[in-house]
Amino acid sequence: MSDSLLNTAGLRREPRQARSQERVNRILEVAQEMFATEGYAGTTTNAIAAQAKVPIGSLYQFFPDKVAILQALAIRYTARLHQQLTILLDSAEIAALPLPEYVERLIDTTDQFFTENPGYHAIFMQAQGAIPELNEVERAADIKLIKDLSTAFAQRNPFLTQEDCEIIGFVAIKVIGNLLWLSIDQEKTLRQRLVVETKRLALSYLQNHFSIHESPPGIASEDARDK
Amino acid sequence: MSDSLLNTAGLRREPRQARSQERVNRILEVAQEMFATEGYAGTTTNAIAAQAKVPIGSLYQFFPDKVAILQALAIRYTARLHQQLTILLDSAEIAALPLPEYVERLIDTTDQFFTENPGYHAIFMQAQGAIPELNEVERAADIKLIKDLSTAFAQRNPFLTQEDCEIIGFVAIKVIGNLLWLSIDQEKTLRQRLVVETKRLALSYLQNHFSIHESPPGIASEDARDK
DNA sequence: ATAAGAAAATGAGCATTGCTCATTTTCGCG
DNA sequence: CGCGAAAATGAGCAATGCTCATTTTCTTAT
Repeated sequence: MSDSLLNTAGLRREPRQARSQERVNRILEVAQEMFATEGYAGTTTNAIAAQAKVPIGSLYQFFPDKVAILQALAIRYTARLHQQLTILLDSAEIAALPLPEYVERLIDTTDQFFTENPGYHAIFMQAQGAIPELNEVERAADIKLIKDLSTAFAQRNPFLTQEDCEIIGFVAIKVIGNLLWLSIDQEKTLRQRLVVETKRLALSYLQNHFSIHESPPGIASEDARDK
Repeated sequence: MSDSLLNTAGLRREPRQARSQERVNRILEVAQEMFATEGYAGTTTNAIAAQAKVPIGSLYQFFPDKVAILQALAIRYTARLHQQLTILLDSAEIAALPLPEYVERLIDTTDQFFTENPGYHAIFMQAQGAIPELNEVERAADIKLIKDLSTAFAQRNPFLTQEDCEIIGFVAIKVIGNLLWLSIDQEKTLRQRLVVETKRLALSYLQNHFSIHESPPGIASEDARDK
């Protein structure tokens, strides 16, 4: 109906790809909103499609299944966090900072990201563990971060092997992430205290590795238990 | 049909409550097995009922819904772990141990539990975060543990307030749990190394709190960032 | 312009799942 | 043995993720 009108109007030919992109974005925005408020399981794909004004069939042309939507959101967030942290990790100026300030910066940046992106928490919280695809996204992000961190560590203590640096990086990333993650739910006072404790924890652990040169691979008393 | 035959057989009168308990146990065993192999979402309640040789209707007399089955399993495991750790925490003999050995014992016990109960990992991994009921179970277990740990801490450093002890306990529990948890998936060598690092991390954090008396509540440089 | 064929869009409906509830079976007791 | 209450049962309902036959839109040739 009203073909000629549209055609003569001149503004019919919409860029195909751009329109598709627009629809995908709408789906992601709506999904983010609904996942956060109703939960992943509580959100139906039909509802997402309806809210985004996209037919359900079209939704399934862009996304192979429901988890792919969540996965896409997770990737988007993860990339943003990585970007923030890379600014820190790649800066020579910051790499030269004393360890306490370095840790301070690292943790503040992560904390700030969590604060500014509450959706990240809401969404990742949901299907963590339950959905292999999400774990994979998290794992991939961690691997990149650990690589960056471990090279920074290698510069601070040349006695450490690359493997050492990677394990220290793994532990640091995981522990900081976990603790800041848990702090999000808490009331403001406790939350700030947890951030402080996270810094203390990370700093004492890293000092343990960096101040002692020729560091031994094992912990002190190996035979204290059953000998 | 064949009423008289059953009645005259005489062995019909089965102890009611015991039989119910037996059925509930069968359901839990089957569910544990299926959740671990097929995943929570991949396991249907009808399949659990069929496998446990219990009509679906009866299953729903014992459990209000599907998550209640998972919840019951989680509570069972959590109670076992708490029991193991309480043995340590309540022992005066062990409380008198030097900090390094104390940490060693604590972490080895937790690690051992994870190793001996792979189902715990498989099941908790699944719906973590996704299912509020499970988080509640975990939270309740943590609160009990933190209470026990923090009283032990208070004895080691009388300068710390109760609130300090609880926060230190929270951090310790969460961080140890998280790291050992992550180590489970790893191959043996890396896994052992992660356990070692967990001990190093926990020890340096706790030493930081226990060796410095009159401990300051905040970390060193509060104004190092934007001043 | 227009027709023809390719590509994209659409949404009614299918298969599956968690769960219910009308019916059946079992139990306690006079 | 009979009767009323309580427990057990499983066919089937409602809801959800996803499909695919049909329709619409776009490209190209004439």
